[in-house]
Amino acid sequence: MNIGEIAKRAGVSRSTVSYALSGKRPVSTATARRINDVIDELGYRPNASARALAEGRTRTLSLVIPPAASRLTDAQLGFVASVVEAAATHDLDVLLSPSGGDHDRSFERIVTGRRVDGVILMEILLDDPRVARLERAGLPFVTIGHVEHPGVSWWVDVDYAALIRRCVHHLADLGHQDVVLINRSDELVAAGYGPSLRSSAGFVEAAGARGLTARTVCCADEPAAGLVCFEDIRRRWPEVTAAVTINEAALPGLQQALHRAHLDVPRDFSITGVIAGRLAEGFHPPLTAADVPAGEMARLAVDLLVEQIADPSATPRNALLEPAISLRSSTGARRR
Amino acid sequence: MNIGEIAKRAGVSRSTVSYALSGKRPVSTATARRINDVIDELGYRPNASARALAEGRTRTLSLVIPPAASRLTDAQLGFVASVVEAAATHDLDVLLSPSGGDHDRSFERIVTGRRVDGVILMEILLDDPRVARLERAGLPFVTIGHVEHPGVSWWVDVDYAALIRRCVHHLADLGHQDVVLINRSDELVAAGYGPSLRSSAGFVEAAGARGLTARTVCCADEPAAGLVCFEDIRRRWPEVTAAVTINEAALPGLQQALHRAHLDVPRDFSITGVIAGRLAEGFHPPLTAADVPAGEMARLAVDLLVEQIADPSATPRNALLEPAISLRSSTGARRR
DNA sequence: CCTTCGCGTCGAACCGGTTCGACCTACTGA
DNA sequence: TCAGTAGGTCGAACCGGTTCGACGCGAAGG
Repeated sequence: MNIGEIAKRAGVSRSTVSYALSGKRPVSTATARRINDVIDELGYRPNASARALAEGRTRTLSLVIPPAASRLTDAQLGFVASVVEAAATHDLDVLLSPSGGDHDRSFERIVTGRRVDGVILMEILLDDPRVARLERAGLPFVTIGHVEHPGVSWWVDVDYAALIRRCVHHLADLGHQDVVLINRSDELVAAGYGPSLRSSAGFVEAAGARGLTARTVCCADEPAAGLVCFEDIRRRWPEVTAAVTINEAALPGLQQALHRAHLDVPRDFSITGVIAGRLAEGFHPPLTAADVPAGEMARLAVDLLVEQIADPSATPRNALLEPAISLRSSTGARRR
Repeated sequence: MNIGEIAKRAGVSRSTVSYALSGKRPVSTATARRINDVIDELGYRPNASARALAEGRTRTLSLVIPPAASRLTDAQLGFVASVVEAAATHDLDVLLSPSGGDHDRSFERIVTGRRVDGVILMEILLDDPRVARLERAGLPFVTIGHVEHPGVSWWVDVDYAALIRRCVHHLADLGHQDVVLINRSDELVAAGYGPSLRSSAGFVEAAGARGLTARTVCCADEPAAGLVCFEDIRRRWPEVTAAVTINEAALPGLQQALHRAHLDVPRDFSITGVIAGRLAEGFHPPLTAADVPAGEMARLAVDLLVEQIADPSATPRNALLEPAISLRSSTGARRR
């Protein structure tokens, strides 16, 4: 069931079968039909490894997921699924690779072993060693989140600063004076995780512009931490009446803390932020928030990568998404 | 930077380099050192496609995720990450493939194109066409969930029937008389989704044994459906005081419905079931439930697959997991 | 001293595709 | 009539590894 077998049965040479399949040279209709009949009969399909070797490309791309993969957030999960789907429309397969920790062997195997045509890097850090590695290897890649100044690399990102600014303005319009930003984990922030830093910047900036008192806390990416974190906020700054969050994983704990403190949302306390739509709708009450457009980001990332693979010398392109804030029911006027 | 280049610089033949790398034939220590020096200097790594072609195996396995991948449940998500991690310990890469709907092209590409050495199938149906396809192709595979009688295929599963039985007994011990099972979606049940069917069977059986009145409902896999579903239950069977659920996605809606009905858990209503640990802990209050051991299942599945790849004619093995029920705080004595 | 054996190495074949150059056969236009 | 061109096909080389058979060589054994 290799191409030679097909050739023999169709009474032609191997190259003719190849051309019939790829259409790169004309083949007479009679021959083409004979070949196709044999192929259908035997259920033949070219061996992917052999084709990859000969063509010099694997028709595969790698999606590098964050180190702590065992607790991907909901938005990240949605993103993974969407990437697979988007890749499928280009007839590309997706290799899922862990990275960080002791998984660097996998990453190295992918990169040096020419296992894929391109890479999508999730959860990029401001100064990421993997980026340097890929550049050195000359392997096309697109990052989710951006590292440097626009225009020098390929990336897709959500404009966290702008979105958080909008959240703050929204809260200010409702009369809130004391607001808090619930950021991602300390470690992530310390490591230079872009969305965290940019959220923080946007938060402070907008609060300043509207004359609000702005507090910021970091919170580990897990439910239990959300609980502790919120109780901490209440204790330290009881005057705070609204929170902006980009920490999806902590939401359940936040919910629990609100309940425990007998706070009604949005009557006693308002919540908003940047949250996967599915999660925002699952909250009680549904969150007014900017939905992370995982599907669109995935599609864009794959498209950019495909473009870059086709022409590695092309000028880098990128996309900064600014999804609308969905008004649901977790924000309300400040009570005095 | 191919093996010939290394051979030239080390002053040996290509085969010697290959043997030095694989250790399949002895190489003098002096030669080995020269070769290794060159390799380190150039950062050489064998081309994965070429190796796959020559060896006849790709060192890659495929994880086939469910059709509606965009809304994988939490347990499934954890499973994906764990499979990648487990595969990494065997130096295997993981190809993520969608299946079902219009993604059958991807699946077919994987199978016929000899793109992988083995396949892990998630969310298996009682009579699954993909299973037949893989058997016909002679490609090793392990299913998550089982199809046939033990002993004729390779699989890993959670013993839903036993776990649900335990849940029912637990509720019966607490004095509950009228209980309901919140199952997965109609479509899934209709399609013959094993866990749903076995849960249902175990539920009815245990309820019968303890003389409880048992109701069963299906609920779409999304928060909104959970809300509707629970209100429906309250309307139709107001006497029900406890629920057993295997529907993770509907949990947020369930939570919302409980809140809206001013029901306190566990004082007014008890909840238990089979739920990913992370989700159970995120619920308010934390759910007493059997935690789906995604990590362990993933590790077992990969191990079984590796075993089967090594010896395709081995007697099929399988594993039926029965994780303990974690006592948290969502179940309590029935109030009268 | 001659055979035997194992070590270390090489060359060649092979895995299953793609692609290039060459060739033959009309058909076209000058 | 003949050069030029396009369609259709073939054989051979190539992609970058692995693996098999053979061979030279020094040590061990009879």
